[in-house]
Amino acid sequence: MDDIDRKITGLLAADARRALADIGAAVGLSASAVNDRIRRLQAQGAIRAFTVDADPAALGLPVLAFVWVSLRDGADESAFRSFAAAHPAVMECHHVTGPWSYLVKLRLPALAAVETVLAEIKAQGFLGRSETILALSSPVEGAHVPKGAA
Amino acid sequence: MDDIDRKITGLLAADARRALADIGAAVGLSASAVNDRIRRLQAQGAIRAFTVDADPAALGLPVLAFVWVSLRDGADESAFRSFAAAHPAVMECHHVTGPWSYLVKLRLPALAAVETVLAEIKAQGFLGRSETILALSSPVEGAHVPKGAA
DNA sequence: CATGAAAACGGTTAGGG
DNA sequence: CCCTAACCGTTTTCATG
Repeated sequence: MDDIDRKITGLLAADARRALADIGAAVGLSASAVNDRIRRLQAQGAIRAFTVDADPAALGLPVLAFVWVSLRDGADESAFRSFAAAHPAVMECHHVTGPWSYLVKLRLPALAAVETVLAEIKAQGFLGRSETILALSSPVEGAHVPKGAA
Repeated sequence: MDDIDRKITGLLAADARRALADIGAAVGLSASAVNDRIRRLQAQGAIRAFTVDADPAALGLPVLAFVWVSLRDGADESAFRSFAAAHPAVMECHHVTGPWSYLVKLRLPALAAVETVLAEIKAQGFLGRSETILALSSPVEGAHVPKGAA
């Protein structure tokens, strides 16, 4: 992962459909050299996937919620992580410092769905305490990659 | 945005390089019909961009921090939003409910950089109070799209 | 709005340094 | 590890239903 690799990754992040020849011109390499590097970056895991950034609202997911979670005493943490990974609404889940155990980021079709998700977590026996924060607007929204499609 | 559009978007999210004919076979359309729909989705803004999901650690950004921010009394909110949008470390910035004004997600090369960013926010005269939470690990990391490259 | 065939483009591979 | 050049699969366009 040298400087050119970083530049290529940055260019792909901005537009993954740019022609290899174009990218090559931008970094001073031929199209095939760029192709080789992209392959290597994928093999190394530096580039995880080619995806699309979609508008969550257009996809029917206008609600963004952050949920702080403390697991119940004796809860199976690895089961919780699997649950989070498999849940279609869970965009991110981080083990964090501070008074809470996890920070979970949810994308949902409606406010009512927050309650449903909390109920699901509770039903699995994970939930100790939680606190939900809603995003009112997002000056910097970050990329949204729809989850769950094969 | 019908059901087929959603399916196409999902398939692209999983692998944006799949051939249009392939996607067509999966949704029951011809390659050119799929192409038309993708164009339309982009024009509508439902698909914002074709990108790559990269490994932040491989790119030298192993530190993930969430910062709660309350702006200083009389701070220029729109200037803060511009600042956040332009800052390379700010992956997300949300206006939120609850005791804090904003939740900011940062990707950084080292722990020390957290202090630097906070100092920058302070230097701009935005910062009232803040609280920083670090992610120790991420059971569900979410896509990382490198920022800042043209 | 979808189709199918033809045309143009770009990713891929081969051969060589 | 990179280059050029030829190859061939894919995207894209277009006429049509």
